[in-house]
Amino acid sequence: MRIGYPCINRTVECQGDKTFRLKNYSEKRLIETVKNNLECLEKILEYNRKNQILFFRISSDIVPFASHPICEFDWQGHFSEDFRSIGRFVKKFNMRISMHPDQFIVLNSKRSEVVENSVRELVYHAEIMDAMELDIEQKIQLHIGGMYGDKTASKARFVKRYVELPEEVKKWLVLENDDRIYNIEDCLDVSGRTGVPVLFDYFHDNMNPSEIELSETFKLVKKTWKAKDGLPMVDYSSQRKKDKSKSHAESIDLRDFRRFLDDSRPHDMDVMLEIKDKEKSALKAVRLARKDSRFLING
DNA sequence: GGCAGTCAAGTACGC
DNA sequence: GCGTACTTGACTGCC
Repeated sequence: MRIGYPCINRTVECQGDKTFRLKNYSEKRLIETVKNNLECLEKILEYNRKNQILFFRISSDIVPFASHPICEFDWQGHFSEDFRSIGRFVKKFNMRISMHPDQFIVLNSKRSEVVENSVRELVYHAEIMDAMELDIEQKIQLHIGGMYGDKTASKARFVKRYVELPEEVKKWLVLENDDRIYNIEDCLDVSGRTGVPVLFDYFHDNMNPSEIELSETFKLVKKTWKAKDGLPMVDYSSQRKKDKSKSHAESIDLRDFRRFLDDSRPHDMDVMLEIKDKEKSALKAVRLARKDSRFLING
């Protein structure tokens, strides 16, 4: 079991992913931004290694506009050594990487230009993984997409589009249950028809539950991951507070996390903490998970 | 210096 | 059909 957090670290003295708008696009700016992002990523991974945080989600903005027509720059060539070096670091310390393209990626959209953009964006994500020369235990997670008033047809459309994807993209993909439309049962269904591994989101499953019992869910999900895919990845976040007061200090609820550890036993998995204070919660979770026999120590 | 509006990309939903 | 909510933070521009 590895513990991880997504994209941002506020402890490390480095600010990646600065806002970069299309209006301000220039090759010079792109190079500066990517250089900065990669330096930050290195620092974050170093911080993580020191703190036994062996799982990390890389921001999709690491190369801004990479899938946009405006970008004609050969970033893969220009930064090849930097990406390779990060990949070596990840391998050396037995770390794991994921990526999560955002809401604009809708493979089952009814609009062809949305599908085309989505595929381009997925290709870009695969290129990042390739640039780091990592194996397919690293994963790119996506949702099934929209419902369009007909879940069955929309799921079928996803299956069709997924099957048509190039193998170089497909091999990285995993499917995640969402909080409103497609629950874990839907994902397992699509997985059965495509072979795509299923990433279980514990919090989404609370909001958008299936008929399947939790212990059974862990079992079924695990079966969708083949040896080459590595351990199942799971997204975890604590129940959001119901009160309306805008308390920003959202941190991990260790009692709830302990329950999660208990609920998921004996299955081994890598856990991504989707929690506002990122690395701070990850540190707390690591402290707790260390006592669990599943927890992986690096080196 | 502070604050509100805005940012590449989508879908759901109410009117 | 159109506008807004969803959701995040930080930049941008206006005062």
